Amino acid sequence: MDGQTRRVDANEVEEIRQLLRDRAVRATPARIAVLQELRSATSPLTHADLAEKLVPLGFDKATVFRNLTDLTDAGLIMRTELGDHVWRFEVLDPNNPDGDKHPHFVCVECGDVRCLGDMTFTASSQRRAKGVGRITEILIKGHCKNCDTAAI
Amino acid sequence: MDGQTRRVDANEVEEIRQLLRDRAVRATPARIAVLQELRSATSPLTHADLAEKLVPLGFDKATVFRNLTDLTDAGLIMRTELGDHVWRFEVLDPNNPDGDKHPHFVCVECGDVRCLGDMTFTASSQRRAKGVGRITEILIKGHCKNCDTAAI
DNA sequence: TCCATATCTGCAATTCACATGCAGATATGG
DNA sequence: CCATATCTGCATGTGAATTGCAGATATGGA
Repeated sequence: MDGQTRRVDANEVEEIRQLLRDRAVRATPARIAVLQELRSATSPLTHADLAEKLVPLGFDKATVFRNLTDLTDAGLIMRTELGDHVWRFEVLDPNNPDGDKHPHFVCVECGDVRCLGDMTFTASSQRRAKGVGRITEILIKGHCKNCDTAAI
Repeated sequence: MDGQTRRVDANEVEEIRQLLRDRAVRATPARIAVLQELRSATSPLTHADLAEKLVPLGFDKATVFRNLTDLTDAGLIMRTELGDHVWRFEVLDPNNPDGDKHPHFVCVECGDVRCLGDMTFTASSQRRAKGVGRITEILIKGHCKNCDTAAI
């Protein structure tokens, strides 16, 4: 099918448009472009990464930035900090609303994020944590196997 | 003993001076002051925290900052990024270099940071984590007691 | 004990990621 | 197709982190 690629793209735009509507966020070209870029990325992108691609297309840096914030607030993408003072963004699984309390492992080198659904603190640690506050996110940073061996 | 406090302080300065010498870092008043502040702190301090205390004593912001970097390079203190784009520093146990990876609790509302030295994952979880990569930091985000009750 | 000098400090200015004010443009519900 | 709430582009602002440079100082050796 020679129409395959075109049809998939059209579907994707419509799908994104629907995602945005569902979250009560207007489906503007800039937002669709941002989401498309993030979807096609294999690792989290910085604002600079996105700006580099989108500014030449006529989108403004500030708009890209505001959209990243908006989309984060809307729960469509997530924002992580790897330790170099630059936010990185990646798409969130729309079926898995951010209610995922499981820990995430973030590789500070490649930015890869992995869900650690089965990790738990000891009972006493959990009690200790309750005394401190209401936990919403557990983030484990480190160097993933890939990057660590690659560094040798 | 009324001399107790004074003697302890004098000892501390000498101890710090020795630590610095051991690492081939000059023992300047600014560095000693920085280390003293970090030692007496119960949670990681930002550069701003330290500047607030040390600038009135005559030390320059830039100097404090450079010293924090120098001391980090020398392995005397560690620098962490807790997700709000601000470096935080805390003393490292000189006997246990890069050893204690205690979790940090960060309040996403007020930014308050607390060290959770006694929290640990279950044994199986730790094994699981080892399979993913080399962990360097454990971050627990949430709403601290203060903010949570204040929000009601 | 004092000196030479490698290193540090203070000050000012700069970089960089991120944020915002505002006037004009546009997506959306009716 | 229109009214308007929302978004965008442009310019400018903010605050943390960094740097250049001239003068000060800690340190090892005479």
